[in-house]
Amino acid sequence: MKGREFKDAMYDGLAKLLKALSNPYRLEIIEMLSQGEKSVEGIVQTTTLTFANASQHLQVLKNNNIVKARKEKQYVFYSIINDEFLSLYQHVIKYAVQEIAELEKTLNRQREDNNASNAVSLDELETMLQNKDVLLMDVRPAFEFEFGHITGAMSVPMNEMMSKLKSFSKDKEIIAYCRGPFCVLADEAVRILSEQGYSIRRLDEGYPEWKIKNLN
Amino acid sequence: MKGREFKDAMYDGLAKLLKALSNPYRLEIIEMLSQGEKSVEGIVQTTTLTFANASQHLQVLKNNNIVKARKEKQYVFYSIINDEFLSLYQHVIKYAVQEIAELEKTLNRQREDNNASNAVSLDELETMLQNKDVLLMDVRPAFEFEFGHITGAMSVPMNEMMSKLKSFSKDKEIIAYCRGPFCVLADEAVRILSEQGYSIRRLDEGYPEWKIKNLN
DNA sequence: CAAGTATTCAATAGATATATTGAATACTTG
DNA sequence: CAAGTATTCAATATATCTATTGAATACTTG
Repeated sequence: MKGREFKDAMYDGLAKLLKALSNPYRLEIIEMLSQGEKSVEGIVQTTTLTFANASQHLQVLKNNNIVKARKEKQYVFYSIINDEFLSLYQHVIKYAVQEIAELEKTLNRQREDNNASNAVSLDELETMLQNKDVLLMDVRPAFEFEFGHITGAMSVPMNEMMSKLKSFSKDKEIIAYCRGPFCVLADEAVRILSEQGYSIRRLDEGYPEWKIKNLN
Repeated sequence: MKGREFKDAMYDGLAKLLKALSNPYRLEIIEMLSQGEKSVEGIVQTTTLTFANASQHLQVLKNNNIVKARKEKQYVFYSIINDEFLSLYQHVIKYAVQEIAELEKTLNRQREDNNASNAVSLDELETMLQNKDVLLMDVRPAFEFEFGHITGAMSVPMNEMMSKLKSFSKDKEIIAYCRGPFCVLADEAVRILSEQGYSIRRLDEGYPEWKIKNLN
């Protein structure tokens, strides 16, 4: 293989991977699958996609070594192919949020609207958990919590929030987290609970970031 | 802004960034600019692109916060926007080469064809430079060397290789490097010099990887 | 094996990306 | 200011991507 052919082959392959990532719905699917495996139906429920369309996007991701599929009964369960990809994806998110002014602004406005500007980083959370008596609250749906969650967290899905609300002490500081920096569940939790007089902040990141950080 | 709107805005923005990266020629441009700033003409010379086409690709990169432009006299000099992006780009390359079977295979075959399979990593290079008397050879064009190079390297551009060849000792181990893992100059250097009986290996990475690694 | 369900396939129309061409702009230098 | 040069713009044809639709497949369960 000549030098030019080799370079073309490498850059074509690389561009193919990045093309598979360059669609907003596929990115949303990746966020969902970062929480644990999900069937096509599971994806359809949490996005605005139709069944056939979700299936096609999932196949693009599968054909480009981003997700893998496992069949069980009638269901096909998709999941992120490996932790290396998850780590790369998080690097992309982090770069975009920190270096692209437009996205940084949108994120900040969203947090301000929900009184969630004073987000806690994963590093801060770690020292807080060691030194203080904080309530770490996982506000994702229960089955995502079951697939995996931050050590020491309590599962309080958003739909159960109001009924469980009374059982929380207003003296204890609460940290809410969900799927990642783009997940709005934690923002909503902050808005609702701070309106009720609780001391609550959100985690800047989410469960997948914690998982990658604690792999060693 | 509603939760759905916020997510759409974030994922659209993210997809836009990734779309800008999802083209093989733009990736090659990024590799070239990783060596230091270059005019449009500089890009045209080292790729197969026409002037107008290169200019358009550069503008896509500029509009997506990947490169920045500086005007001097009639020339417009483009460069990578910041080290954070360079670091992200290198993460993508590393993932692709290690986790995508097709790319890994293509890279390995290229190295085998040039007797360059026994590449040295940046970590290995560091200990080698401390313990042995090795000749570190930068085989990129001279002006790229001048923009920046690995500490202790000697500039031996490929077009001067044959004339300078006589001055190298066959007893000393040689490590050749160029622009990065995809750069073929180092492979060619290995093939040529090993045929001449020299003890030579290539660096797995290139100058930009060394630069990011040594930022602190 | 019939009915039901989850998923995928195939075809298509509309949207977006890309390379090419020739012209326009902006700047420098004499 | 005229001529030359580097770069960008504008228009366009082709290729690729995407969502939608309706049907096909594969599997389970009664």
